[in-house]
Amino acid sequence: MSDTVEAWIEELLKSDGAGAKMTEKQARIVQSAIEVFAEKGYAASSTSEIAQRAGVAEGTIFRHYKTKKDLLFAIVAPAMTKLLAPFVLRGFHKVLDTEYESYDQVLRAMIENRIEFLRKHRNILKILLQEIPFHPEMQERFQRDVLGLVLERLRKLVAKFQDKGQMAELPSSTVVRLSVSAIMGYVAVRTVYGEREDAVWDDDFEREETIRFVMRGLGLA
Amino acid sequence: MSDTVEAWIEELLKSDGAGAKMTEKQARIVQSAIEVFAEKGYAASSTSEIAQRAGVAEGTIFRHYKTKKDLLFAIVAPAMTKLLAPFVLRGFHKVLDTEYESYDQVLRAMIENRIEFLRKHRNILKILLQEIPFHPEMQERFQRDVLGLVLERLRKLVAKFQDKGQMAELPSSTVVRLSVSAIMGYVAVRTVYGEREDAVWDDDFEREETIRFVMRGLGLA
Amino acid sequence: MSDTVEAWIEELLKSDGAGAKMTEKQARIVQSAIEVFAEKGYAASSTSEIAQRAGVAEGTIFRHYKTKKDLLFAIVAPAMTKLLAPFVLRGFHKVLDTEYESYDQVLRAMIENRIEFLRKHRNILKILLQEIPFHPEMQERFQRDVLGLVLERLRKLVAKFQDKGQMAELPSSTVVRLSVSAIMGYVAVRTVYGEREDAVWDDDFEREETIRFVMRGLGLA
Amino acid sequence: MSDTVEAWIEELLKSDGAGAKMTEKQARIVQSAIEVFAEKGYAASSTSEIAQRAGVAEGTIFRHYKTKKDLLFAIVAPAMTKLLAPFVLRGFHKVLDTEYESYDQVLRAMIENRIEFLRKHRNILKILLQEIPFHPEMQERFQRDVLGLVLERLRKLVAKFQDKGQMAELPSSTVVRLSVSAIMGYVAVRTVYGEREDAVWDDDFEREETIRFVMRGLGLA
DNA sequence: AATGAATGAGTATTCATTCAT
DNA sequence: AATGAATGAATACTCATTCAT
Repeated sequence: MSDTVEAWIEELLKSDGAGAKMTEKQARIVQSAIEVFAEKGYAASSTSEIAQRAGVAEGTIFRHYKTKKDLLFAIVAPAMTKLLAPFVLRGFHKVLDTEYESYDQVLRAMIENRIEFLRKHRNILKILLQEIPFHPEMQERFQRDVLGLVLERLRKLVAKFQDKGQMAELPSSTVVRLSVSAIMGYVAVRTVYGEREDAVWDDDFEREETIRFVMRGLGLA
Repeated sequence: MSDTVEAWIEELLKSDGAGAKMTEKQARIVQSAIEVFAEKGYAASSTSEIAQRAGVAEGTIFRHYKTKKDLLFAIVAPAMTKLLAPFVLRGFHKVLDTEYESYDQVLRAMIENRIEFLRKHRNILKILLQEIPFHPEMQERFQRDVLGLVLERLRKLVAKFQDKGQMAELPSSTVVRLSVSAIMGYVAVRTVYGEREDAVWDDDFEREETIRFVMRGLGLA
Repeated sequence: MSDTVEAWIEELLKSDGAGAKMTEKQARIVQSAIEVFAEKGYAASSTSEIAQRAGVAEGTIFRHYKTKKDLLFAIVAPAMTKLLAPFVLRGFHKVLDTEYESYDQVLRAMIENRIEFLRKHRNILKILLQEIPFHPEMQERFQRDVLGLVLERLRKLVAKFQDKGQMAELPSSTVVRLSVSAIMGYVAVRTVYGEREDAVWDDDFEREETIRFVMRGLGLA
Repeated sequence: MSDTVEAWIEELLKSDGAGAKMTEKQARIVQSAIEVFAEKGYAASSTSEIAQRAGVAEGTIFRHYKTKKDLLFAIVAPAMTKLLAPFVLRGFHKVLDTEYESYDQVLRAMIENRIEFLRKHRNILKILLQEIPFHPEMQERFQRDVLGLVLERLRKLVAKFQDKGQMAELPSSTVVRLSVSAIMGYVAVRTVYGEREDAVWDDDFEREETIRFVMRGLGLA
């Protein structure tokens, strides 16, 4: 499963928005831009530094991206696609619908998926989170494509479990919110504390307790 | 209680870092800066726009704040103090220790407190969240003063409830994390959906379900 | 002699251009200005730093001196007066005319006088030298009052010695130039090397050799 | 000889510090900077005026020189090299060692050399003299490279003449100081008076008398 | 496609000077 | 006389963008 998804995404990466293949320089520009944007924030990043890190001339950036903003969007737009990919891909989709027998399996899968995603795309995610508030186009697209789609799908998934007789009393959107909050809280703290050497953070324990907490909270255990 | 706290905070607001009274122009500068920083982000804000909105000459800003960064910190530093104020103030403190008979009261109080805070200081909070990743000094101070203190106090509070025989099986820090995640998730969604006209968001219902979810999740109901 | 001269000069210092007594703050302003101008040069000095060093408010400077340039002139103008003072003061004047029996005594007196002057007024002199090229008024005044008067007086003094039958073949102005060059060269090198610890500079020797060099050069020894 | 030297120097001028060829705009920037710095002094010169006079955009200056100070140094550093060039160049060097039969020839050559130099590089020299006191790096470099090298060479030259039995009684450094003082005095006065229409300045006469004065002063005539 | 010199509008910041207190 | 907040023009410098090569 993951292989399929990732392969699909890799392909995404290899082409620019117009579908054309990226040259090697273009790829280096995008890589540098991701680094610099993540480090300093979009507004505080200079195209000249990006060019320098990419080892290309200043002008070259503007041959590929008409403006600095275009470069940002060229990074962020595919990121959004990738964010929701696991939830809309046909293959994965089917899995979602059928494979999980109990809700805690869903939660566990979501956690693993998000952690993996964070690990792989930390910088891009950072950029996305930082810039969304300042670009209405991005906001709109994020809310429509990502939030809307993903939540709707999760809602349906939850509804399916509810049909089976569990969590009957709560609206499915509320269930989604509560589940996602718990997972995000776990992932967030893990991201901060999980990296420390002196960590008193027992990851497996915290993860399982989080899942149990949600299950109990939803009246499933 | 709230009156006392707010009064104390208002005082904070009325003086600059050095303890001196703010002139009227200085206050206008700070107000404009908060607006502009929140709207465009710190890096994308220009001192000239801040000055214009405040109705002062650009030079006036720099009479009060040596650099643009100083202006940012003059806004953000007291915000941090205020953030943790309810948790460290003597008055409130005593309350925390004694008044709550059951954990759901604590959760309800936290929710109300955070919502109120968010309503009052939305812009400053936005600035704080946006800028923390780019200013190590801010990061450090936030982690040490705000996170550290607040979480420690909450942990103690939780431990007290645990001593009374409830939630015995979980580490108090985990309990805090799970509780805070749920509350933050509720507040966040509420902030986004609560403002819409067409909202299918029944605030009282969602709040109570959130509290019940946490209580159940912790084995308290 | 020196006492008389210095007393007269001290008086100069105590009054501003208009003849009024200086207040203590004004005196501190002038002192600070001399320091700062000498350290950084006039153009690179800021009135705010001068005010700070003087311990007065920024506005206070402009109560006494309408512009920064006025402050400069208030420092430099009396300096020029003082520069030529020894040559025009009645008391000293008489001495010049009568007392010296041979030219080497004149040279020796000049050297001592210039060294003393340099020691006392190094900063003001530095300012004067630095700023003369950029202020035509200063240039004119310097050329007319200082150079003109001093050289003329020296020329007459030399002429008197020539009348006694020495240095007959050279124009007196040439004699003055050659003498002054040698003395200035000596004083300049002494200023640079004389301060070093490791100096291989035998001051008495160099001074006497300089005088002897001039005397021989003029055919007087 | 002079041809060779000058050719070498011209080459120096045509390349920037890094050895790269100057573009035409860069050359115009340097020219304008020399003019403006000489006219108003470094600190009082604005990059905008320099750009305007050079007919380039202000930004263009900073493409070539990272800071205004860099521009200053790019002007002054080669000037120092050129200042000492005649004394260290192999060709000239040999000449120095062998060609002059009597000391007055040396003096005459020095005078001509310095006058020529002054004529050609008056502005740069003015800048150099004005700015040396405020830039320790420049001071150091000047003292080490220029003063040190030149004086040492002159000292050796003088010593050679002394070996031949003349000026035996004086340290060679003292001889150099006295000679240079006289020449500089001559050149300085000449620079001031030599340009006037009404000049009572007989250049040939003054030059020869100066040389004769030095020769007599050193016991050589 | 790629370069990099050139641009000019824009940036944060400084400064001499003013003026109400 | 003295203050110091306020000013606005000027400053050095940056930046996204253009364009001739």
